[in-house]
Amino acid sequence: MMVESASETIRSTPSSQNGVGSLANQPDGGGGGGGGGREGAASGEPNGEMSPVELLHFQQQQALQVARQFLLQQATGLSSPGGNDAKQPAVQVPVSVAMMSPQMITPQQMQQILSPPQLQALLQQQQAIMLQQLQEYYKKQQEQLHLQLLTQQQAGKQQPKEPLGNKQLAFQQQLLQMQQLQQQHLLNLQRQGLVSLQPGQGTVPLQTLPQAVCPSDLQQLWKEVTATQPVEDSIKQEGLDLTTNTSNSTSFSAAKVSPPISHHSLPNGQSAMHTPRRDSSSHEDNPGSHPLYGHGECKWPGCETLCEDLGQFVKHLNTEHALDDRSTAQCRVQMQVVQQLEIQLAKESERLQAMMAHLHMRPSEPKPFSQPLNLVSSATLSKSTSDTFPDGLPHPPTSATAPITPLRQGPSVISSSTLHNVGPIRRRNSEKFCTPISSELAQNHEFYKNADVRPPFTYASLIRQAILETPDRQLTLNEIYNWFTRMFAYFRRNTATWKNAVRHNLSLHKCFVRVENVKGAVWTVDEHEYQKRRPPKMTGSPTLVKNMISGLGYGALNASYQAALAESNFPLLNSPTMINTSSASGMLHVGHDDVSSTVEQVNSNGSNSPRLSPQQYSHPVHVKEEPAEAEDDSRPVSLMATTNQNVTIPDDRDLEEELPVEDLS
DNA sequence: AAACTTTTAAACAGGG
DNA sequence: GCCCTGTTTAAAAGTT
Repeated sequence: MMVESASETIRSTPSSQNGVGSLANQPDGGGGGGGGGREGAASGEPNGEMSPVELLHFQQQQALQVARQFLLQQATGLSSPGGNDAKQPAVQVPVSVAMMSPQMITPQQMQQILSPPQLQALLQQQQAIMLQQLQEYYKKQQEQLHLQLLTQQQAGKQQPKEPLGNKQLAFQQQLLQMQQLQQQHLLNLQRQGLVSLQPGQGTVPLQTLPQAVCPSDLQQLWKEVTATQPVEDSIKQEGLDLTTNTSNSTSFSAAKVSPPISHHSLPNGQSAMHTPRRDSSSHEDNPGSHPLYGHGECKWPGCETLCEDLGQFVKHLNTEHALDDRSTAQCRVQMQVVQQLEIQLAKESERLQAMMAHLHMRPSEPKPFSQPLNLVSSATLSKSTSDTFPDGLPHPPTSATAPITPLRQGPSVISSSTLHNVGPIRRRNSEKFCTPISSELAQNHEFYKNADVRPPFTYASLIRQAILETPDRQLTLNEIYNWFTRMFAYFRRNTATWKNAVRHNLSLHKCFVRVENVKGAVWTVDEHEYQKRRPPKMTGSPTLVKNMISGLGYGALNASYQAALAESNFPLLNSPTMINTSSASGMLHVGHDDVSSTVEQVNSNGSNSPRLSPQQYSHPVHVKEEPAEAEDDSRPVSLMATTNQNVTIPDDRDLEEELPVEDLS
């Protein structure tokens, strides 16, 4: 007999999450309603005999008029979404003006002429164009590379394999770097505020504007955008050293993000913020310099204010980048950037390894990237603090904070955790409202499996997931353990701790039902109970995005971030590998689905053995690896070993089944 | 600020 | 006695 002494904890329906939705990357307080400019529109034609001054004036007037038109268009476009796509030529005029006006009219003049909103609109228009052009440029580059690759492949068929492999890899590398570059730029732009474009506003001009930028403009633009990061340089300098399987492809982030564990004691990921961006990192290491100061200018994202010396810079830093909403928002964005890069790094490293293994370049190491990633995670189970991810972000962006956070820092593992400790935040966020655990897991299966990163889910949801993944929807305790260790590198350590937590959760939550079996006891999930404990209330995407931004941890970030980006109508997202179009839109779906229906909840339909939503749990069949009966015998161990090394095969299947969305291949 | 949730730690008991 | 499983309690931290 068994006494099911269920500790009836109060299960009052939790309060609803209201969508606050203060988008972090909205660096600007908005506000500013300024009166509209009332200057008389220019009339008349430019005379051939215009003086330079007159010409300038005329151009100003024209720009002004155009700007006004644009604003008008935008106003109407915003109010009538349908009209977005059909824009008259009037909008197209601004393009050229928008692109050239800066040269004809000084920014100051523009500022005087235009009201803030107008300026902003114009700016956005320009940015949109820039983005589009960049995208074009990237596309072409990639096509070229692909072409080259193809050519090489064909040529290679008639040639010995050795050189071919190298060339292929080289091109792959190039491609990869290309994509990373692209993403980097994207992020950079975002960081500098471009992304703060209102979705509506951003799209309108974007879709309607012709591509009127000449290549040279583009190059210039490119330069400007890239000026803040070393990517190109590092690519050139490091060449294609395929022997260092870990860092080459992503050297720009890997090299700089991973080792500096030591200075991650900096708050808010600030160090991470600058490190990957500058080729001047060598300077920054100098004592007496400031990580955000280099080349005589402030390297705060989007700032670039010139400062003569460090003192002045510090002053500038304290005044311009003090702790306020804007700085915080920028920090957030930067964090995302870093996180995204880290995740990307993990994926790309893995891919690289697979490629090299395939090409017999060298014996594949189990998990090459776990090292750099450790930084992300190695937060060992040093207790609650360690695992959290920067979410709530920074407390004070003062360097004093970071060290404080570790409240009960467990053993050693110093810094790595501090990086994440930035904000003592829980990890359940993403699970709660954003990505459903299953899709999150599906998408980042590999990641969690190999990276020592704590999954952003509660024990309860993980346990449930484990159980639901099996055909019979039931697992013994030991099998649950095994699932944890199999699925998450993170749970291969500190077993006593998390196992205790698992047991605790099993006992504590009513949703887990212990069923006496012939062989012992198994645990099942009472979906109804499970759903009861989570409020179905979901607000719209603002909340989603917000939560993504704040709550996204580790892998979740990937999906979430992409979704967020997609939401902001980012054209560059169409990059093939990073986020292919379908996946980008897919992400959106994922997100929205979650919001509206919370896939997990759908499963709770009354029927007894619900076949669960196909999208979600169709795959358990494949999870055969887990012999529902052979308990703790020999199996688990070998399984683990297997999965750890051949990380690829089974997972891909899972992935394919789980989601149409895949960003990892 | 209070209530609630989650995590972690730990004590304890029963069974093999 | 040891280990595993399972239940409880408590405290801390984070969320709503």
